[in-house]
Amino acid sequence: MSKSANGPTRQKAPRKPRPSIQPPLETQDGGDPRAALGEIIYTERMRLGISQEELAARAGLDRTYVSGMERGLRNPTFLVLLRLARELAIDPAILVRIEIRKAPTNL
Amino acid sequence: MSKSANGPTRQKAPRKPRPSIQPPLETQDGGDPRAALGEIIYTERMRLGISQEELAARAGLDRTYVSGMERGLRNPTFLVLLRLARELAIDPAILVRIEIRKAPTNL
DNA sequence: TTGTGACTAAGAGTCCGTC
DNA sequence: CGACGGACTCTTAGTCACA
Repeated sequence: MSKSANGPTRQKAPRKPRPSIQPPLETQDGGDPRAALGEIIYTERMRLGISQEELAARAGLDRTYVSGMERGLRNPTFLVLLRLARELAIDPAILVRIEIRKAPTNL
Repeated sequence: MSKSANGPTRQKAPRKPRPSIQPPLETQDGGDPRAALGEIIYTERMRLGISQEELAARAGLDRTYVSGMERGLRNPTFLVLLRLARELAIDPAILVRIEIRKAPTNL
């Protein structure tokens, strides 16, 4: 049945998979920066009085993706942030106007 | 394989492999926004007088990753942008202070 | 000290459908 | 209209060896 019985053979290069996870970031009030971003997007979208679907269409994104961002479940890329800001008619800076701090451990 | 076959060998149209068809974005001068970001990172890093390696270490990133961003080859995520801004001791807004416009199609 | 190609795991982003 | 989930493809995160 099992075959692994002989030779040392292949031990697939132990190329470091993903050992280190970067220190997490949080907002000043201990929240998730993604959630803060979501609130900003929601607020700005409401200001334009358009639906998620409409914003998604304008920005060339998927409707469910915009939904996910507003709920703080997504971590969009630089290019997507720019695209969003553009369609929301705001300066990209507004989307990242988030006060953050280091570790979540203790302080 | 069940699947009534007779017709053209049309392979069951399995999925719609949408290869990301997002409309491209460019800076006002027709450049790549990622390159603009890279310049900003470079400038700010120089201001601190530190090496890519040093910045990478502080931000918990890999040296070659920082290198890639400065050369405009990477499209970092929101969280990476935040982490970078924090270590560069600048407001995240500075990293996205980029004037952009739509597509390169025709104008 | 930095550039670059190659690589794997994870997640970004899309599309379907349901509530 | 929007939340949410599944399944999917392509890109990014993150690392290394070597130029």
